[in-house]
Amino acid sequence: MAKTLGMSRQTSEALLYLTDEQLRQGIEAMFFAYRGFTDDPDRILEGLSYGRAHHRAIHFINCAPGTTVNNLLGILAVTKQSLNRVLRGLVKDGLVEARVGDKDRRERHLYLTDEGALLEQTLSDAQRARMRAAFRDAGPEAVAGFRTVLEAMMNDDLRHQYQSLRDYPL
Amino acid sequence: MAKTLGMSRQTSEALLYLTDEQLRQGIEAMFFAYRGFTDDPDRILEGLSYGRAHHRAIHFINCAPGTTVNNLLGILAVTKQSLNRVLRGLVKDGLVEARVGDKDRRERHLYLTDEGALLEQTLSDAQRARMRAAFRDAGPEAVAGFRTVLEAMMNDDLRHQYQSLRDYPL
DNA sequence: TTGGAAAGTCAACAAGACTGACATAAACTG
DNA sequence: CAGTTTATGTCAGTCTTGTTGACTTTCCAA
Repeated sequence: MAKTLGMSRQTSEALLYLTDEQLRQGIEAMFFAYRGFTDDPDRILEGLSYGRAHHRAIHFINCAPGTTVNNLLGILAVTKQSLNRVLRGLVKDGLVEARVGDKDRRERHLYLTDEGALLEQTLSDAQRARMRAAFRDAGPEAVAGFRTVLEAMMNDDLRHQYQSLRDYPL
Repeated sequence: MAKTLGMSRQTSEALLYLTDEQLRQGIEAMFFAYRGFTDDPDRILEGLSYGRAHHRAIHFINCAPGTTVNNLLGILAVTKQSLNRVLRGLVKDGLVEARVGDKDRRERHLYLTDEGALLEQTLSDAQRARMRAAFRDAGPEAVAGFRTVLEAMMNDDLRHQYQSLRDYPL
């Protein structure tokens, strides 16, 4: 292969993990693993007339209580109309409470009700159980690498939002 | 916290990466990274009246040329009606060819046409570019860990399919 | 105070999943 | 050879979740 001409043996060895074949395996691993990742919550949601979109909303409301619809929109990267349908159902069923903002009365601040928090627990218990098993099997070094690669794969704006999740004012 | 009573200092330190907070961060990393993962191909597909479903079909046909419809069904884990709609479009547009099987003439063996292979290249180039950048930034050890954790997260049957992809008889 | 921007809601539509029923052809089996 | 199973394709209908467009309410600034 002509393209290896001029590369030192060390260089080509060091870059072995960047071959197209390696990348393809990474892509497929991502595809199959994401299915495993969503499987358990999906199964729980199945009988409840809710879907993955509801799970996502509940997850991030739980994680940043009092968040506004607009903020959630940024995190989930869907249109406000799409999110609104989901929220409407959750509010109607008493899983989410939408309080009108004190300072800005256009805003709705979102909170899980007790019932909502219960469902969140159920869903995230299932998802965490699989993640915990995977983490335990893989060991701490692998987990660190997993996180490093995933963060490098995010869009810059997404990474920013991901990192700021923990800073949300409560 | 009472639950740490009786645990040696070493044990609790060794398991620090399994805390609920760590798991939650893993879950969110997975969510945001998967968005980055699908973003580039999605954008390319946008103007072409194809969607992510077409991308997946094209990817796996490229990767296992001559695969049957049934085999693809197992990999993608969708119904035949769903896959059929996608394949019909791809065949009609001349991106995929469905040849009647030699041994078993009930089977259709799927191949990309030149045009199909071209689109596949375009899509996977975009997806690989991001993966390559992430792998390069993260380094080989992190990549190994990434793969280890993802494989541990798959369902058993999925992992089996994932690992057998490379063994598909051509 | 009025006009624009921002937050949220309602309605209609599209993609892509699903189920169920059925058709056809080929392979297999007794 | 008759009957069954398998592989595939198709039609019709539903569900979830995304989209755009049009609208209200509220806030803010010229």
